Amino acid sequence: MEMDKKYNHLEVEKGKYDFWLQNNLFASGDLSKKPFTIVIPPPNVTGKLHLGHTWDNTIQDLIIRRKKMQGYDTLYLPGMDHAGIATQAKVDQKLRAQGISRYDLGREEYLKIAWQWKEEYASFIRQQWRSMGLALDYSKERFTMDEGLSKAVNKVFIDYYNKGIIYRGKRIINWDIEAKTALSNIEIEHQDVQGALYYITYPFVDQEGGLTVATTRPETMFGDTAVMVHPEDERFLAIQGKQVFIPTTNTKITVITDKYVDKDFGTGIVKVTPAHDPNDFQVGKRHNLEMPLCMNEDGTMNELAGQYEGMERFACRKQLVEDLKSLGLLIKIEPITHAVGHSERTNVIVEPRLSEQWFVRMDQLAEQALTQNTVEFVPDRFRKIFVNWMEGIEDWCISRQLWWGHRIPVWYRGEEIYCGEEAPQGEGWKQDEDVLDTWFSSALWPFSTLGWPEQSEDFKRYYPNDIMVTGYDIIFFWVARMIFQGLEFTGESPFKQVYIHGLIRAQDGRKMSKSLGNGVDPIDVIEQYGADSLRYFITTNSSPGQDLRYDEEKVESSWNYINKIWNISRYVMMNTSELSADEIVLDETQMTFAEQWIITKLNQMITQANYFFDRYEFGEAAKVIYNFTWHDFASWYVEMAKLSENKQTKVVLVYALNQIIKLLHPFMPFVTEEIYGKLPNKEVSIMLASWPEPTSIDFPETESSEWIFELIRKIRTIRNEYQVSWSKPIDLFIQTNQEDKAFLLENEKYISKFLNPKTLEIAEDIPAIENAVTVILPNLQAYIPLGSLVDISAELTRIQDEIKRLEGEIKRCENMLKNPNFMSKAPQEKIAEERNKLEKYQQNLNEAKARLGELKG
RNA sequence: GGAAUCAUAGCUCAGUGGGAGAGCACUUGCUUGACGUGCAAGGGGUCGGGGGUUCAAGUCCCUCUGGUUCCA
Repeated sequence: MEMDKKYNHLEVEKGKYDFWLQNNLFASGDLSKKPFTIVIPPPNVTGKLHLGHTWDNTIQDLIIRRKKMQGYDTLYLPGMDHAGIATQAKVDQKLRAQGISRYDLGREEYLKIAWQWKEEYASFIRQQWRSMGLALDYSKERFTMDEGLSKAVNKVFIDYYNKGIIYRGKRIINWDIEAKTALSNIEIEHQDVQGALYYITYPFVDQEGGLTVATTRPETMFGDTAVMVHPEDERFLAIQGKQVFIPTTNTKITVITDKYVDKDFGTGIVKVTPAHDPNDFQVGKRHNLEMPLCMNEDGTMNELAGQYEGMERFACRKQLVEDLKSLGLLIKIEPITHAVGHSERTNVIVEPRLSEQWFVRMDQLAEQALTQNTVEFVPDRFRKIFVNWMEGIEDWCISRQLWWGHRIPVWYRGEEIYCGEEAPQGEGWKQDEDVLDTWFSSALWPFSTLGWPEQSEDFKRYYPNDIMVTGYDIIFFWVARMIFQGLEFTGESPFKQVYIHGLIRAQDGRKMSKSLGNGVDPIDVIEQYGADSLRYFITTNSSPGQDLRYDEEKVESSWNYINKIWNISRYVMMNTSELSADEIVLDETQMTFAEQWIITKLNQMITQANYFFDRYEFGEAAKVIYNFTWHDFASWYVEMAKLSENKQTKVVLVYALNQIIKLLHPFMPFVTEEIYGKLPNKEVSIMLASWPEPTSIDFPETESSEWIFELIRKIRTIRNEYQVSWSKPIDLFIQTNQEDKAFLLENEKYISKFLNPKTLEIAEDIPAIENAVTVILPNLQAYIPLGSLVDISAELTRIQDEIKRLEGEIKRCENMLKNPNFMSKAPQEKIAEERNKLEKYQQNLNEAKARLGELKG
């Protein structure tokens, strides 16, 4: 079959995905095999996939494709997440551009538009999965708001409600003034901000002067219901119980005492704003204070702020500070840097706000997760991060003031409250307006996608999942929650292992982000270099758990590697086209040294690669395959094979190449499918081929003949040093013992091919040669007479340097072997290894010294 | 404040207790019948500093310095 001279990724990748789909190769369900399951971490249905997804998904696909070839019934289950806030923000934005708000449409109409949006992006995402070559079983595709998954969500909510694990309460939550919804603690990002500590005087009600408090948020003073000092703070004993005015208002509040106060912070007097601060809320509860809100949901001030009503909170702060200054109530402003919570979604500063929300009580669930979890973290260190977080976990705020999502299955009628999937009998029941946190449904993903709560065949067969693959950034958001939900509802951990990878960064090491505009679109990379190059780059350039910098040069070098494989294949096919699949049978009786050696190397490489694959060390696995392919196979074996007309040589060429592309298939599915199809193979697709294992045919003794490569390399070095161009033949005399002479004579053709000699003499005894450069190996000396080119003094130096090096090595070996501790404690193999080395060095040294004597004499 | 992680060639990074590795960059030579996106050969390292464990440490432990990240 003809192959282009150059690898063309566009040609190669075209049509392959359809070929796999048409042959139903992604389908799970072969009941005769052992199941192996990965569910895809569902991407947000808002927006395109980025390189982070490419990394995550490629690892999953790599594991799945290898497992399939190893004979498992693999299920790689696709799906997407409705992504409440993110999607709603996008849909709102689209509507705003048309001049409509969601309130104009009403909930029902709005949701229709949101579903349309979802369909549009879902098809875009599926297109990206195609481009990446993911072996997804589309017959099992799920969406978090599917009927079945919604049923799972309702069941979990209702069960928890009935057990008292879910409750409704008035608490301080993190309020996003832009999205106008509550957020959970982990949706808040703390950023260091340059702020200020304002020292403000609250005037006494019944005497001159006032108290000075320090605050970073002066505008919340309109929600103050007390001023507070430490009960034992001697400075303030006299003012306990006094009344002060909230500045600019006629509101009177009292000085209370509480041990919570830090005497050393600010002035030692603090304001108490129970509705706008979590600590003050606790104080408020202890002291039965009123808890008025002084802001609206959009972050503007309400009527409590008096003249500032309607102002945005920070505009209010600015004006208020100005006014306090002119009233003489502002003592000073002290600049400070402090961590301020920002919404992960909208990046606005979140407002702590008293609000009635739904929560999941975490104490029991966390305890269960800590004691019963069986998930193995890879790498293990991420288990500590999980445990750490679980140990300090707080109740989970799960209600969101959105429309897009799973509506809370709770109905109200007056004071009555009912939790259930359907409204209860009778008139006047109204469903809760809010929806659930998106992660509430994502947490069920490993089992809800398989039909749970039904005891479906899929659930019984594919649950627990075998491995979950995800980034360390969502261990808390997702992995931890899947674990405690899985344990609670299915009685077991949702997957056996979780493989945690890092984050992909821009070339300069910074995070890729929209605001920096340094994101890289995987589709662009795929067009330029092909999905195979991108996949290879992304899975082989970092170690487990470490971040990865995107580096176009490395994608390019991946492309070059594939081009190399392409050209090796091209050569093999040009020379083996007459072979049929049935003829690819290894026959050790027909193998010469070259075949024996490469088969042995291949076996070693397969063993090592499998070792690394099993440990998810894909970079290391790829490295051993790369080194074998490029160096052992292409540079040595293929070159040696060019001299052979034997059929077995051709068989070995095809056999080894086939093993290489099978090992590489999980990394680069497209090009390996293409090559597999051109080689004499029986299966329709490489996906149906069996995964490589070492052969029983093996020749470990060939390793002791590898000195022939060293000999060739050393003589090539001489050619280089003396600038004897390759096309110019050299004379070559090799003196060695009987055994090695026989081996060299047998393999003389390789010496000729690789060294281009004019005369070649191999003998046990070579008469002295004038003006020759010498190459020394144990039991062997090679002379290259270069006549006038030879610089005797340079040659002397070269040999003296070699002697120095050998003496150093010998000393190192001897020191080890002389050390009684080494001899008694080191393993026998290591001792034998050092003895062998010592012997080799000594032989080399003797020969080098002899040659030196000759040259001097 | 607590925790994790990183520090190895000019750059980006691998590295399994037993002689320091890759890609790119650099130097020299090469139309060798698969590949110049290639071939052949080469230069380049106190493995951040200091202690310890071990017969043996880039690798394990402690500590210091510097960077990144997460949690509070």
